[in-house]
Amino acid sequence: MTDTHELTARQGLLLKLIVREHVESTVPVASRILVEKYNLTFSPATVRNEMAALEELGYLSQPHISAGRMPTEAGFRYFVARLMEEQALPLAEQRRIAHQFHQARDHIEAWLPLASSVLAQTSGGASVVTAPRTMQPVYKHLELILTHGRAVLLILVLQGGMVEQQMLALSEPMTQTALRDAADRLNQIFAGLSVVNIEARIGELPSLEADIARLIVSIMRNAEGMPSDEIYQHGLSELLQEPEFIEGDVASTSVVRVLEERSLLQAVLSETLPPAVGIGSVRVLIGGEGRWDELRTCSIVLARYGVMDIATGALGVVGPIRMPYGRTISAVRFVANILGEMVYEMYQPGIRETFPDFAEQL
Amino acid sequence: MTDTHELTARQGLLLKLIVREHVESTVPVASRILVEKYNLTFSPATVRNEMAALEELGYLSQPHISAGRMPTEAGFRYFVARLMEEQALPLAEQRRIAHQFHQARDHIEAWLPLASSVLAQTSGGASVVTAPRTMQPVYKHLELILTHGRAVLLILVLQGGMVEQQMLALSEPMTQTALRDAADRLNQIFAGLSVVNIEARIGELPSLEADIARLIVSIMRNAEGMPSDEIYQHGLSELLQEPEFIEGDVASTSVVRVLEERSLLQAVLSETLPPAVGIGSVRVLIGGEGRWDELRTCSIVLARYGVMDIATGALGVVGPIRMPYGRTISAVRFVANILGEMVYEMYQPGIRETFPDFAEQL
DNA sequence: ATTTAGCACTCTCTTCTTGCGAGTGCTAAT
DNA sequence: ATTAGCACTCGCAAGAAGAGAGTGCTAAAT
Repeated sequence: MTDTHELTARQGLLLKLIVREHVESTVPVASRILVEKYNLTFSPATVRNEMAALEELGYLSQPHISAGRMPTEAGFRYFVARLMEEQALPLAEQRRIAHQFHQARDHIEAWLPLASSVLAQTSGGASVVTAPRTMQPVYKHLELILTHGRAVLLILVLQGGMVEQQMLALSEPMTQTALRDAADRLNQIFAGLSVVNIEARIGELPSLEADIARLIVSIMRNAEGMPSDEIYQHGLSELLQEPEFIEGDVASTSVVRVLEERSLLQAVLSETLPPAVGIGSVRVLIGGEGRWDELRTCSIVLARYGVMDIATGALGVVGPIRMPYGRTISAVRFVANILGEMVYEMYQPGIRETFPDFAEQL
Repeated sequence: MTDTHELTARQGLLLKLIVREHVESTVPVASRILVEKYNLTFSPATVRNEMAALEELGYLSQPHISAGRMPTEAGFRYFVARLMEEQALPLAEQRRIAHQFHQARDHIEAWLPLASSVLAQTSGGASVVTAPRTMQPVYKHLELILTHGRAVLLILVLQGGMVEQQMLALSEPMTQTALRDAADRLNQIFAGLSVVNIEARIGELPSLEADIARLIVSIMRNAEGMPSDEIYQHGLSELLQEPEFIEGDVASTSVVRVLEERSLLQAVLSETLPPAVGIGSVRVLIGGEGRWDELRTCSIVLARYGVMDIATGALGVVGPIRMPYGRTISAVRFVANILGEMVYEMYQPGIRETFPDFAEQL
């Protein structure tokens, strides 16, 4: 990438102002406007000279020779890395959001949609929220439901309340009662165990139970790896109103596709925000960073939320490259924190359940 | 609405051809083109006369005086009601789709996304699929997981494999062991019961169990009413490529909003396709029908799938008003049937479980 | 050595004009 | 009832012209 040349103080100031102005106006910004609007102590001609320098460095560009300048992607990156100051959400808004989440406390199923809609509203872009996934799934309860002939519905409840479902086919017919007994036996043995421990004890089991146990292991393995395919979104219609997307052109289409194509989204998420990344740290992806062609026309602000090493999800905002990064980053961080707290309270028990004695002491 | 005036055979033929031609070309169709392309036995002048008559009746319109004619919404409605013939999917495609579903048999979680993507692909529009909901939920199994202090995660498994989750707060702290005992007692009593039966027996229970039972009743009540808020979509980006939506105008925005705003979508679904509607019957909504302003620029083809009175969901395609209705309706019906079969196999047990003896006989 | 005023120059955007071609409506003949 | 013929309408594309915005450069000022 562009070596981050050090800018002079004045160049930094100008880049900052140009970004601010461009974000607000959506059009290239002229030297005169800048001087007038911000009461600069130097003249438009000076500004133009500096602009030429900044263009030379690759931070600005002009759409055509007689137009003002606008930041390049490199310019935005420099801005985000060095010049930007975060703009905390107004206190009133913070309170409003906290209140909404508080009200949804008992409705788990409402958490993620709420986070998504809050993010979209406060950021003005399109939001994405993935369900939290645990890193070390722990067996909690198994339910086997006979559905049809030899078809069985397997429901596996993991610690922390995650639920996985799968159909399976028996090699020979069984009654519901026999199935329930098998499930009960497995529950007896496996409750509270992690994948490795379950795997270790498969040998002890009779063939039917062993088969089911193997399936359970594969489900749990799967749960620990993949990012959740449970993804919530909001605000796409607002995003498409942004001037860079109104041209029903390739630009808007590719953004829609990014949000629609789960696999693409998951690739972006898991690559730029691997589960290992610290909770609360916010990543900014500007214009696809040369990695993602479909993102060339937009930027993404991402964060991981949840409880490190226990259960985390990703959440973020997709907007135009010309985006109020300060505000958006704050919003993403804020929502990530508040959602993280709720998940934390819910997963807390990881300890208490494994050591019930400890819980009794409370 | 327009009284469905009876058209002469020739007027019907012309309207049909005009629809077909317009759907294909996206532009107003001229009298001469029609005659040449379909080797009509009468002249363009005659066609023009008939066109004038059809326009008088409200079935055709011209964007401006010297342009060809295109169907009005009323024209499309007449076409769908009287003139259209359904175009079954090519056998090869049917087989391909059936194969895909067959492969996904054991992965319930993949059914709806698959249905959605298949629909979008075969129809070229944007698809919507809602998860099936049962009309008469039956209690199957309860799981109570202590999470934090007095916070408890309640997981309720209903017959057929539906899973509902909710958080609740205890009035005083309990151990996980005590919670499990309570859940076991409730499971003992309630397994296999419907809402009314559960309600009838709340009186017999000690206070803690009674509280939980009341919560369960409200959850089950809720499950039987609402359409599912689990909604899958696909193909929006393709839809936005259609010529009527490329103008980033109000048109495209309103479509995106329809698909994004769950409440709106659910309103449309539950009003035009109430759970009582027969399985397999396909409904066509053209241009919002004056009821839905956001749908003014598009049409929707909807069907209900599943097992009548047991568990049903809705599924459909959103496309431009200028849509190949014959093909789309076939596609929707086909996918509804195939998905319905899968749900049927899964819910079949309703009988077998309630009368285990019956299952033993198999 | 910077900074700045002044000015010529470039390029887009809007508006207007013009001409073309597609398609119709009408009339009169079949 | 149908149709050929023709005048007429109207959108659309291409071209022309003018305005306006903004720069780059040069030469003067600090």
